Amino acid sequence: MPSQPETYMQNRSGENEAKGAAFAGPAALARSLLAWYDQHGRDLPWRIRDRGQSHGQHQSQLRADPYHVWLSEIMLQQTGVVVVTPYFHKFLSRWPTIAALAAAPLNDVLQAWAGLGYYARARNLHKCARVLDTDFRDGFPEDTATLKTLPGIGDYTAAAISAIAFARPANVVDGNIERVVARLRAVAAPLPGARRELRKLAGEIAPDQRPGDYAQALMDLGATVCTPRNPACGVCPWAGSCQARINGNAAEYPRRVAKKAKPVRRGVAYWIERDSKIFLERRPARGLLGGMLCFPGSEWLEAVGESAGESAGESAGDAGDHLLPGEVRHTFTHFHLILRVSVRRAENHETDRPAGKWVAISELDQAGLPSVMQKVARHALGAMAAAE
DNA sequence: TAAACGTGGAT
DNA sequence: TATCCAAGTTT
Repeated sequence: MPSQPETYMQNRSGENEAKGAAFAGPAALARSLLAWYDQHGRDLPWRIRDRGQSHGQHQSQLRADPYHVWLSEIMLQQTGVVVVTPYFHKFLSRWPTIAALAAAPLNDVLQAWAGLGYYARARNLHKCARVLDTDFRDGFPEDTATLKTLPGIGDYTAAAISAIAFARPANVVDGNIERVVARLRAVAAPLPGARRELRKLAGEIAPDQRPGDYAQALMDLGATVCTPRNPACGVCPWAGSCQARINGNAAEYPRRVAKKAKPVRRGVAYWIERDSKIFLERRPARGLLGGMLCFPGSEWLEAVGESAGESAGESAGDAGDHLLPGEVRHTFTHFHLILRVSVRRAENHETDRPAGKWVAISELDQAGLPSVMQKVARHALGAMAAAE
């Protein structure tokens, strides 16, 4: 049986001291979180959990496959578990090993990634697979310093891989952990400026034992209990030590600086059809939707004044073009986009460019179009069907 | 340091 | 409908 948890009197706040609240120290916090994880942690496809014991604490953690950990961590960057799961299975099924992924053409990887967003992740994933396959034949790198030299792997991902796949102690800090720690310590400074402080506070608690389990436990806690809105403090293993909870305002953390409003950009997408095929074009290798297959179109220009559509070419199309009714709305990270769709005659467009490709309408769904272009396709087909 | 970089689900 | 937000990294 575990001994009495260590405690110390919180003395930063006179109010808490007056109430006599007992706060768990770092070791006790880690221990209670791991116990919670053994009972309530989620079963996820890229995760290995030790369910062999129902009583007591596990002394060591199982190690998940480094390829699976790496792939899942890249996919999970700024992306939810529900969205990632089918992509994770699809990738592993198609490319069961790092060598297989490294051998794949980049365009195949981008096609499989379509819909997941942040396409630089897919480009870096592929680049990283080739580096791993050529420069790390002896094994997946285990230390954070080496991991951070790899494409697409930054502070968080390096720490997560090192801890989860290799059981190495690391200070894993993601958005969930920032939120949990901000509440636990009632950090008043707003994000993103408070990152450094939150990272330091998180590091004071992270244990050397079962570092990967601990990191995943804290992320699970943030995702299922210490949620952004309406946190379930009543079932939180850290509630007794949580400063914000005791202050009664856990949901107010973490504070954030106000975000800038998104501007609106407008543009036209060209629907170029011939023999039941559509002309698509691959975007430049870097930047927005870099390397992705898209409908050709005008530039996307920020709306200025009331007739902004004209500046986007809505009234400057070639002879024979005709604008379909309605519009496609899509929001990117830093701007809103409003797209009109123009049906353009193939002979009015340069359709033999190297980056161009004709795709059967019936295969548009599997062509690997990013979501915004899937919206364009759906809108175009719907508008033309309605005009019949 | 700040801006760029996707998308879908929740409220 | 509008806004927030998610297992961040790169430049």
